[in-house]
Amino acid sequence: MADPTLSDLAAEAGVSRSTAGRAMSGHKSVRDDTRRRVQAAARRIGYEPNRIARSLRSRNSMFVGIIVPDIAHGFYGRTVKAAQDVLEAAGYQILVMNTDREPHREQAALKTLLAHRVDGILLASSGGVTESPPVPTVFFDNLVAGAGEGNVARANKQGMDILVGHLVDAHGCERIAYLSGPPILTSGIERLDGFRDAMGARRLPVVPEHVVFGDEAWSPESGTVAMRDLLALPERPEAVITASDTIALGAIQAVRDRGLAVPDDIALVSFDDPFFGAFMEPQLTALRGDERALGEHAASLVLQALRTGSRERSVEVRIPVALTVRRSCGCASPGASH
Amino acid sequence: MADPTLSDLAAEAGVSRSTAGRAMSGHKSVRDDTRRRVQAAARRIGYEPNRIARSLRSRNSMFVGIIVPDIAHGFYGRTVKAAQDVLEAAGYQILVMNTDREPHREQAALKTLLAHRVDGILLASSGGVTESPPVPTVFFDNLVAGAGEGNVARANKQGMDILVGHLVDAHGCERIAYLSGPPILTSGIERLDGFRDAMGARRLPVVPEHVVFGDEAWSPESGTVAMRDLLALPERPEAVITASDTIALGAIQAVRDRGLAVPDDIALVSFDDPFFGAFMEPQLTALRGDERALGEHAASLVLQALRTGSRERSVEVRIPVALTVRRSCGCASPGASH
DNA sequence: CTGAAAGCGCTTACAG
DNA sequence: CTGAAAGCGCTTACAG
Repeated sequence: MADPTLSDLAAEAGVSRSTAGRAMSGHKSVRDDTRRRVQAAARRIGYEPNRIARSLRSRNSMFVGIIVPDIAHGFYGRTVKAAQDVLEAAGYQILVMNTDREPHREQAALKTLLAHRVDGILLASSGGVTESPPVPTVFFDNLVAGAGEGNVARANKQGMDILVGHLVDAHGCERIAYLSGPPILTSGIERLDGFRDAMGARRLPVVPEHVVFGDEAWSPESGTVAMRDLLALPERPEAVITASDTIALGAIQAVRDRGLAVPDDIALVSFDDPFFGAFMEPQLTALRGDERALGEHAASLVLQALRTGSRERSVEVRIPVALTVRRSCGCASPGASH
Repeated sequence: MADPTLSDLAAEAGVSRSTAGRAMSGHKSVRDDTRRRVQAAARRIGYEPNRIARSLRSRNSMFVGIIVPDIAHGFYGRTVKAAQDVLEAAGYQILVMNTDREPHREQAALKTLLAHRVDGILLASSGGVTESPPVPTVFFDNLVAGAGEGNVARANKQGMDILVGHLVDAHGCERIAYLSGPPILTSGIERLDGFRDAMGARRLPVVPEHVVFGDEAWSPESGTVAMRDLLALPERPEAVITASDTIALGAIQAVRDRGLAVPDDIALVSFDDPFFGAFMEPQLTALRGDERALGEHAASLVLQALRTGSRERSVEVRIPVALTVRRSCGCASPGASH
């Protein structure tokens, strides 16, 4: 019971294999009634073109590889899904590889994808790949300056400015702390720089002890530890900005554990708005990142490189972020957008 | 600059293409020094076997397709990742398709996977596929009784018994409500049945108005609506069980919106323990599902079917669930396990 | 518009 | 243990 092949289809339709093949692949020079006859035959015998054979012969795998730290992580899950929607609509399938943030696994993933002859790559690097792979590549989230056909990330610096701005303008905060991710990859570096710039622009000092670093996974647990350190300081900050929603989760718990409350004793705003931001206590004031736009944009850039075939200089795209004001910053009620 | 092929490798190593191929694919009958010579040559010219050609010729795509409602959803993301780890270790790659719970998209996904000649399938059905596909298939999460080579799901009924049991035994509850998912697929049906059985076994009545149904996505919003309805009842329940963590999120908010508190005014326990369960307010008492075990088990079952080649009768595997006791049930402190 | 033929890059009996 | 040869199921110039 092997799958029917083009030969079977040709026999059933009473045409040559060439014509049968052309009819199935949407080639222009096939008479309309011939095409219909072939398609009817295909339906009759349940013919489905073998994508593997097609790939081998046409030298297009129609696969795009995607490398992320962790597909089970909300941000990457949503980004990948958005990219997948765009790529599938263009006839591509995706091959997703997880690296768990280990550079050597990132290199292994790249090798696997190349063995599968992917036509292009979307890469949220953890530092394992530092130069352009031999196929069109778009870096996203963590960027490799000038590499690949494109770089897509959220507007990290601008985002930090919005967060600092809200705390200062709406709440009159001056002593603002920052719970940072490790400043190793661009997302971590840009947010830290953005925090410093935003503070400096407002003539506010960045107290060294008020910048605390979490772990590589930006985990809730590291947020708890960091916030605990912060609260142990003699001079407690009025507000804290967390570099991610996960860090915020841990930080809020540390505040509660200390018998204090957000936002009454300390205000908190976060980069990244989790899907449950409106269901937390207190509801989280946070920056929406629009992962869908990010994934779609990254996918569009590879598609463009695939279509034009030109390996042009890398373009850099920034996805804007917007503040969702809720309760954790000290605002009275949810609703208003910055 | 096309990739080097087996011919290039053979020339570089000074052997025939047959021997070069055998040396690369780990065939036994190749002299050790020959193999080493070929491997050295491969490294020199950067030869990487073309998986597409290999698949076409050997008639094994080495792909396993995975169909889920939504890869960006925590449960499916973690399950898929666990399955992927097992499958990759066995030399397979995965092809993940999302259906967004639409039956026609599930059918389209299956068709796409078959066109790619996947060797096996892992399927968390939303009802689009009701019989065994033409390749080894393991159903998971939502089952299709007796179909495929395997069925893997959490112990839904047992889980409901644990939840009801805790509310009754530890907290003396009698009027217990249930915020259900739609009882369409096995996960929803089994949990509802499990709730009824658990109540009946304890001689507790199931008040019809105390069973409220959420939407197909088991969304937080539907949890809010359901809980609001519940709280509007003249006879308010002492405790509520939610069919999922997402429903719990919405339900807790509805309680707060009403000016009441969990667990003081109404206790709440949940099926599904989200990664932030310990960071919520109140901390959630919930059933851990061990998605890793689920995904690994499902993957192992397809691998087994792939290895033996026998399409035997379907086996059914249940992944045990365990209660994580925190605060939302009314217990004083986190820690103890049921 | 259609057909005969070559070939994508491998694997795998078949001989030796 | 190694090589020559066939062939997996398509696509795609090349003729007509």
